[in-house]
Amino acid sequence: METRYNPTDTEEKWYKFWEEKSFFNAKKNPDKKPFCIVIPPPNVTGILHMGHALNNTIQDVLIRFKRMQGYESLWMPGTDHAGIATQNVVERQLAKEGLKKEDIGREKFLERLWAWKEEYGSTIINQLKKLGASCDWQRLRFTMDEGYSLAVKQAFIRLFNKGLIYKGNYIINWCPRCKTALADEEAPYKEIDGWLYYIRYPLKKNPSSESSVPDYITVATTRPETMLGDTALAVNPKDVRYKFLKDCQVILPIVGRVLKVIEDELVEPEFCTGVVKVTPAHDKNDFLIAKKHNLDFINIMNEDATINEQGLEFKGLDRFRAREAVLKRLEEEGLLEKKEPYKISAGHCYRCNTMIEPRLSAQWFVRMKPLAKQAIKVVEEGKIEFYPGRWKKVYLNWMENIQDWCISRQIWWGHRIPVYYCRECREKHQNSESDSNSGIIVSEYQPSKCGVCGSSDIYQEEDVLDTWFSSWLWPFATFGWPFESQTPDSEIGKKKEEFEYFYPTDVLVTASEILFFWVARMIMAGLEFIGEIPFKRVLIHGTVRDIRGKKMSKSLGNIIDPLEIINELGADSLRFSLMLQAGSGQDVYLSKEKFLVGRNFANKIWNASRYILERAKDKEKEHPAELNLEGKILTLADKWILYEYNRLVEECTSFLEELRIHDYTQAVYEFFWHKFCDWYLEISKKESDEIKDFLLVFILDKCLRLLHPLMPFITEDIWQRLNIKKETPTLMKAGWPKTLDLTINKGEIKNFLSLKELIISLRAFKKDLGIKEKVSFSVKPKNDSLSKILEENLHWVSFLSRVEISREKTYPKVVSTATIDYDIFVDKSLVKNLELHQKRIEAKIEELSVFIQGEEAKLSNPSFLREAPQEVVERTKQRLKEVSEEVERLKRIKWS
RNA sequence: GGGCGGUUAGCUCAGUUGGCUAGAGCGUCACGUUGACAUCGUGGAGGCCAGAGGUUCAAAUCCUCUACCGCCCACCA
Repeated sequence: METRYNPTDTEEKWYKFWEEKSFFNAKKNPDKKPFCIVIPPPNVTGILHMGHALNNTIQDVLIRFKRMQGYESLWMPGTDHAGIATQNVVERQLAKEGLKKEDIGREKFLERLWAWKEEYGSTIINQLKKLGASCDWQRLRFTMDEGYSLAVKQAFIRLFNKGLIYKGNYIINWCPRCKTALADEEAPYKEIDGWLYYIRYPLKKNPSSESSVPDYITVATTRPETMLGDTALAVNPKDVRYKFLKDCQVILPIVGRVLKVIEDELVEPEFCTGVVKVTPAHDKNDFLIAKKHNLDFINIMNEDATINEQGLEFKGLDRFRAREAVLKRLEEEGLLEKKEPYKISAGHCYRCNTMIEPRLSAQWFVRMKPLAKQAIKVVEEGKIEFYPGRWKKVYLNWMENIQDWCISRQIWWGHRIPVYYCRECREKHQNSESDSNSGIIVSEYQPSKCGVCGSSDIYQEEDVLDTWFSSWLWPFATFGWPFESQTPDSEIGKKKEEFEYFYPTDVLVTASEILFFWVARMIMAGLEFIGEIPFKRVLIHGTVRDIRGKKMSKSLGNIIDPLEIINELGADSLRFSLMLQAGSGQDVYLSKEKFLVGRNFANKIWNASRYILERAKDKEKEHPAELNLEGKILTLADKWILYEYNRLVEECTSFLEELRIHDYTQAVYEFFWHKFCDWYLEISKKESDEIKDFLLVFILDKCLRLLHPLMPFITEDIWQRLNIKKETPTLMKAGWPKTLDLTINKGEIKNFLSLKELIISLRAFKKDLGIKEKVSFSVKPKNDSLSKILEENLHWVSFLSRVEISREKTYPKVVSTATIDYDIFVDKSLVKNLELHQKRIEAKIEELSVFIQGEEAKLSNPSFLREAPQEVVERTKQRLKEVSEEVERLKRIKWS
């Protein structure tokens, strides 16, 4: 074995081994309990970034832990078609050829997309393999593969048939140059300089009204041209200033239309004049108000943002030209009161930077309230738990205010909405309600004839579904849902059995950003389509940030590439460093240096193992896997490490059960390095009894098991070298350690700890005194029993403290120091510097005196004695006694 | 504007039902090659637990307020 651990070859070798032997694969197994995680499917366009590394390491840790614990552990992998992102990639490709998607048409464009997916779609999957992800790759799914598409259609059809899907009008982001709808993410907000115009709307007094009203009311707007489509004015219901509006008619300037006056809480009385013009077809907020108050929607623009016939004399003008013309006309009529400079934030097309025009258009929606009802209930009742628990509140708060979900998208890459229209029926019902279902056929396949009129003039809906409409089915569609249409003994029938075995899944691991987009919707989908929650627990981890707290993103140029870390330091180092740094739900602040801790630890494991393996080399005998201590004599150190080991196993297991991965990581790190290596391994160099060889191998074996979920590669590599009886060909499937049945009394552990304390004191003392040579110190135990303990363990105590220890000789003029159970003496002539030690002792006395004062005050307080539990009072007294004794002892220290 | 968090050592964070002298890693300083490891070992320094009130025998921990920082959602006529 080399003196340094080299991950590169090791990692590749073992991953290949695992994959070839199908160790990642899981199937229905009646002898085992299932454990299942579905991966948050990464985008096919994605390349592995640090967020993926964090997210997937957590999942792999849990999956590997449960697998070792004997569960049938399934990690379901897959990728997401990521509608807009993927379409953009291919559109950009086309643009290089000077083409637009419209030039080649929908069919050819989709061919290009599939070709792209075939070539690049598995990039991220290969990167996940480098990370060590133990997914069942045979089950790899894609949100647009054949079976999955069927699931999406079925989901749509079922919701439609239940009346939970409807078509209605909605305001979308529209780029008048590209003539396409844009998602919010594609229309980033930019602040631009603009004006706030104050326009006077004339008032006409109702004949019946007695009170006097002004001639006009002033309204502020940044987009005066939209006034052509105004259908109302709105004021706050609490705003007493405008109560008179009830008694008059508001006349829309230029157009002459009479406007409704409505009251709505959304209107901010303090802002501008406190009166808002409502243009339902050209502003998102106005649209919402209009729906609430049943206002008319007047669309005044064409696709290219020129004014249409609703705009009277302005017809044909571009929106900005129209703005000037409208302002000019208002000014002429004396209706433009003033204008003020104003910063406007408005969406801009991510491609051509054209200002977005909010546009009214027909979209498909899911009614969410009925779905949310049960999804709220299961979380309230604790059937689904969030980790950390505070996310429960966030979830419930959102769910209780849920809005209908717009599921249609005007792009080509995605699941085309399974809706067909009969042209004849549509034409017949053209004038009926816009969201009526006449002429709409919802079907998995294109029908040949209209069921109502028999016409065969049928065409499919152009829009595709929002990507999340496929993702929300992920926990069951990946298993082959829907199963109903299949016979039970078919391939699909087996899939159903598997599904019933693994569903509901156990843990969902995700970042908080997609709690609403994805997690909440999966809960609703699970309950709606399966009648059962999709997962029992939701583990929400933090965001990956750079060292200064900025979100890691390509555009900021502050990313740390996980693949680079893997290449330089190994996947184990990456995984371990992330888990050590990511406190539960805490954001992770990373710099490249922070990954060194993992590399160093891997090297530590490597070298400790090297020592143990070399030590055991000449012993031919294979070690048994389990510990049999019958007839064996254990030293104090043996008992201590076994006792600590037991605690470790207990901690690791319960931390992992509670999804406290960071705590588990820390516990195993602390034990391995600072207990096993720093103490037991060192002691073992001086305690060469036969059982020691076995115990070293035994504990190493168990530590490798405990570490395996974190660092699968190095642990497998070393484990394969161990000369022990192995129950499986791979550490991946070796048993998770259980606590040992030990009878170790607390007194012995205490004796060990006091020797440990003695060693630390000797080291510090020696250093304080400026002694570098190996000299003789005299140690005087406080009682005979301690004397015996020291005698028995003298060789390693002396070795570890780097001093000779004599017990017979006490120097006449001596120095002594701070351990409770032992006094230490040294020949004064050896001392080079006493001052440092003196100072330290004095500081210690001072510190303890303050503490003593506090404890004495407590004990002289009658209410403390009366109210505090007896146990606490006793402990306080005991502590006071011990500390007082220590102070006395420190004070007795003589320097000459 | 609504909701949710955070503030503990120079930095990043533990501190789970209030009760042993508030811990760890990194960094820093000093010493050091002792039978695996300098990607190491050993020892040290470093904290009015953001501030102010309150509850309690007892508060880093519970409550209220203040200040600062952050996240999510909505909105900016």
